[in-house]
Amino acid sequence: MRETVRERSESRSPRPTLADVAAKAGVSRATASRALAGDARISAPTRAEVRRAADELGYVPNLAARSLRARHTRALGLLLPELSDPVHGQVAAGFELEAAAAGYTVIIVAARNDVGEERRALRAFIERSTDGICVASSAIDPAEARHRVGRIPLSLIQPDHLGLLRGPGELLPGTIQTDDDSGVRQAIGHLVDSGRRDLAYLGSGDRATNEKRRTTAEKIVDELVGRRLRTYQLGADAWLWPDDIAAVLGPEPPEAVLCYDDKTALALLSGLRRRGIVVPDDVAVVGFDGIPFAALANPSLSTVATPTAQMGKLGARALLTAITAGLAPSPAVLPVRLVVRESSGGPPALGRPLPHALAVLEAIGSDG
Amino acid sequence: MRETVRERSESRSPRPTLADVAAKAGVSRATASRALAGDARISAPTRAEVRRAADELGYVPNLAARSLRARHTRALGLLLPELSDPVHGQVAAGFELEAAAAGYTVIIVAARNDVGEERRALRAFIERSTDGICVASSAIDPAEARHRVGRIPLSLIQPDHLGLLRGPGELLPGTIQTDDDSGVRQAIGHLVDSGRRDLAYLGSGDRATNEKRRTTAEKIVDELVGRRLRTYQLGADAWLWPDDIAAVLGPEPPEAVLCYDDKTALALLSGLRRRGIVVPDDVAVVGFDGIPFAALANPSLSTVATPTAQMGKLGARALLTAITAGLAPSPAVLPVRLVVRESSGGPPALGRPLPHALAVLEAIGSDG
DNA sequence: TTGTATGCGTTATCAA
DNA sequence: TTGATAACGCATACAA
Repeated sequence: MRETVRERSESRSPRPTLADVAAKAGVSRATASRALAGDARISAPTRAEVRRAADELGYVPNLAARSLRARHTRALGLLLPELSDPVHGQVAAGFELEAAAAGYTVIIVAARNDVGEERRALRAFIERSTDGICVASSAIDPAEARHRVGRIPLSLIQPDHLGLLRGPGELLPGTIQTDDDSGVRQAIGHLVDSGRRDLAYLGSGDRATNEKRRTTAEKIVDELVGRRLRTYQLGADAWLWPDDIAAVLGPEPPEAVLCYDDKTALALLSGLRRRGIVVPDDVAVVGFDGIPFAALANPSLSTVATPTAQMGKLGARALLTAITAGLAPSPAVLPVRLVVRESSGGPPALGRPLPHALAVLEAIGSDG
Repeated sequence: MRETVRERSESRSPRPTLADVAAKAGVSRATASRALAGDARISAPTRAEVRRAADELGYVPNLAARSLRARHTRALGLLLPELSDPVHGQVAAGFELEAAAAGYTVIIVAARNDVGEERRALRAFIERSTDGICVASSAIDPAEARHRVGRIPLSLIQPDHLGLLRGPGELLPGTIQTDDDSGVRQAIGHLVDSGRRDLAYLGSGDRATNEKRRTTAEKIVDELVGRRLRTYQLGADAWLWPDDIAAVLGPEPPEAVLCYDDKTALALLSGLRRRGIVVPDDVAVVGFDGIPFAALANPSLSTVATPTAQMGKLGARALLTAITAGLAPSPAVLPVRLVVRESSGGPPALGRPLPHALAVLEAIGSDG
């Protein structure tokens, strides 16, 4: 019992430590630590005594100290462009849900698509020794990200760097993407099937994803109707000012427009309405993402639905398995599916996913 | 130089420590630490040398170790109900922006409005020694939250506990709220001014905020038109199934309905349309929150706009000043303002805030 | 201007 | 079954 005596109990307040509960329970710190950890070698009575002491003191372990020793933090870093945005909000929600379920805490930084901020975020994660890092739709070069995080498990959700565009893009470990090619193909196919030939792509922002969807659309339109795709481009925030949007289509709008995302599409719907252009009769509109508000629009918006929350979950799960199994997170390409609604000539909007939609249809039928 | 020798350099990899850069620079750890901290007492040459060594090694400080000593973490905890939700997404964005600007990292946990999860979240923040904690729209009793966090600075954004409803509610320190009373009054006033008498409130979820807005509405309607407010109540997720919504209004809808939030209002718009009820002619609709999609709806949605991002910022700033100044964060009640749009008989939707709206109006005028 | 030594709160190793 | 002690990586009081 030559252990250094700490007169902790007298100076009240600054959060009780293990030493405090040990003192209160009349045992050593080692014993207290083991008792709280549920170590089987500690006798039931002592264990109970320590637990009681801890409770009475309101003891809460200091994770900084613990992780300093343990060399892990049970914390995950999540880097994304925006927190206020239906899509990334869903990604973040899925990620956090999965992480929390596994007992992990998540540190989030929104880097506003700025490479400098993204680098700082990565550094912050490293400083805080996160056990894993997920980079969602960032502007940074994936290779650079990978290099910076060193041996920390890394997953990338829909990495958005121009470098990714070239080459067949063998899937890098931990890369989680949506099958945008298929999405664009489904959308264009649907538009063409419904008899439209004069098609357009309305881009927004300067993300690589935007460019990729556009080029894919160009290719497919050429392939399907042998015509040139009309392309228009807006700033990233253009959707907030819908009145300015319809103007970019010029005096003679195309027959159909595929938009970079649902926000843009919703804004376009609004802008077109203002100009007296009716959707889908005059022009059909299709969005991308499948945010809930697409279903609520008037006309309801056709869209390529993306499993956003699922991507977040996978981003976390990839990290988790990499951490526990010690292996590199496996890549994934998630399927997307076109949801046809009124804006491209589909049936009246229904709030529910297909299975239920039928029931609702009946309800409506019996109503009118 | 009797300091314990660490053969660190030989075992490569596991992240270089201060000892490593000290060794490489040929100085003591203390000197290295001071040099990196920019301590003026260290000579310029040594400082440069240490910096160089740190760079070459790719040294990144271990914040767990630092904060163990420093007794602060430069981390803030943010507790909110949902990450996927335009309103809380905005709050989170504002909070993170403000925190990041001050060099703080934020740990977010989405507790899905579950008191148990909220308690766990609070504990997680304490374990991680966050320098401040912000509780946004949680179900936990603010008094309990305050008790649990002990002396850690706490701010509450729109606390959502039933206990808050009773009493005049002297503002607790760190409490940031919107002036919902005024918002409801503006909305009802507008509806009454436009000649409607048969009013309704459409609630959603079982949050205290919902109940508060409803009772306020009841009071004001009674006061203004001497009539009883019709009230309807939906589940929290009802807005995702818009077709079911309009039915709750029954065969004879009211002349106007004020909704708990914009999500509900948008869904109502959709549901009414399906039943052939036209807005605002048959029934006027007003939402609450002012999410961007309200402006995009057709008809565009009138709404009581709340400064969501601003609330997040204030939540963070309150913590920051409390941390640095050591005083209790000051409370605030933020003003809200009714934005009249088409859904309650206002002019055609305009994407921009008022100042610009005029210009847009002209553009439209010259157009038609 | 720089170095030595100590402690922050834990946990794990070694002894008893 | 329990205790003494060292070490995790850093910053600082005290020396020099």
